[in-house]
Amino acid sequence: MYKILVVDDEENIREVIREYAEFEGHEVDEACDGMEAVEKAKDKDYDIIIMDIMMPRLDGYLACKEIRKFKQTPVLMLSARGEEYDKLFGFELGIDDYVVKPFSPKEVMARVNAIVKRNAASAPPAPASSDVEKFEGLEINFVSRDVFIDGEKANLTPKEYDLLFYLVRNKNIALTRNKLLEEVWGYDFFGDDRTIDTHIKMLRNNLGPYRKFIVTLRGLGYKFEA
Amino acid sequence: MYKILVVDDEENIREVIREYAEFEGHEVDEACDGMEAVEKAKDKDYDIIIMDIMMPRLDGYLACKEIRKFKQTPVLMLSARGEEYDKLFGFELGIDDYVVKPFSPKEVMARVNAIVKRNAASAPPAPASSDVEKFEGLEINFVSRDVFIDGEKANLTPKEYDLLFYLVRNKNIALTRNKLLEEVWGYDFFGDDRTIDTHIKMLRNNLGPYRKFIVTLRGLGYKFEA
DNA sequence: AAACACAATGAGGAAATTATGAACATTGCC
DNA sequence: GGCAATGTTCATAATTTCCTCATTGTGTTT
Repeated sequence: MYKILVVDDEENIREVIREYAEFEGHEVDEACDGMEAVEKAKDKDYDIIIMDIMMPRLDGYLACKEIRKFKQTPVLMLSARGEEYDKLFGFELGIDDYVVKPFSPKEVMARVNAIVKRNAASAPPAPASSDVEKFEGLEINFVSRDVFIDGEKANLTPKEYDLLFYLVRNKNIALTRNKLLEEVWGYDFFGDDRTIDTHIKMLRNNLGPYRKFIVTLRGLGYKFEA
Repeated sequence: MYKILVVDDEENIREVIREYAEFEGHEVDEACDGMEAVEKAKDKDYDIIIMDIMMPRLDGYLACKEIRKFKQTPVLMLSARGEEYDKLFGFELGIDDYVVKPFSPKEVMARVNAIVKRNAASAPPAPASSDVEKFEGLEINFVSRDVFIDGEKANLTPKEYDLLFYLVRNKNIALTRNKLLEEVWGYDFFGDDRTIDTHIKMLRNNLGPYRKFIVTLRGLGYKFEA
């Protein structure tokens, strides 16, 4: 049984998560915004905090930062897909994972379990995902949103960057086109599958010799293999 | 065989789905609206509920929400194109999937199969199916979709992967050709039996020394024996 | 050992999938 | 509004994979 704090301004979201979590035997507290979340986190030791980003008064980023000042409680972020996708990782917020809306409660709880278990295992919490990744001469800076090919700055369009970002974040994992569409384009994109191919093509062109990292999985999708 | 509840106010829709489902050997109950659906769902444990959104008395959203209060039965939603599309996603009611009308019964049943199977797999709390399996020098990674033969990466075609994955997931179980066709090729495949042999052949070739794990069961089918 | 039933194999055409280029649409900016 | 950059769709080419079928091989039964 975990003690969980759910923070979101929309009641139905809290409701859905609460139901699922309680169904699994956990104890759930709720908060409507960042302020309230900080208060509650101060009072009580939660095993995990599930928090929306966009909230009135104090948003998820800042609330997380605030909480970090006195506790290392793991945080799972809920985010509407969009601009700030990668900001989630860039900084020292110590976010453990994130789920893009619309999520299924099932998925959220699966991640909660994973995080809490992982966290319990390694006493010294060390989330802090790196700000840059390097694969041979391919360097990706998640903070500045830059990509360097053998030291030369590559000129990626936003979509190309998003796609690369997602592929790299999930390197060595087979990703279906659907998954990519859902995660990179968003659940509200009802366009053509081939769109991905086109962006993959352009991305590959831009990666020069390191196009080799993006492998086609026939009948499935793509994978960043490093 | 699944127990399926079909909920729609149009009789021909129910009819079409029923026919297809029964053809596949499933058991089908019907309901005309949300109210009735909730009743029936309360009385009986269905493997899945296929439900229209727009219905008199109680619509699909609310019916789903209602049912969720006492059961976790997976729900597949039928929606007319353009019909409050985003509501499906905006917040999560625990809908497992959706199909846009006009749909083909084939598609519906394909999804039904996917959902029920997925659901059955995750229902037992800890089947703990690992991400990789290793048999001597044969290593299979289900996440990256890689197969290694003594450290060398094997180059399997999609069907070969699928076949191997299914065999391994059901290792030490005798699998008839029919079962294999149904599970790996899909219920809508009406091709030749020998097709399997051919793919087994190629798979064996690709597995090198570990072809030994795939044993022929004369008069029956095949088995992955480890 | 012969006859039989079934499995293994090889090859070619069919089918499915991906890559690519170019047209078209959208967005953001001046 | 017009322009430039980006994103999307679409048609076509290129490639890979799949399936069928005929033939050969192997184990079983009588």
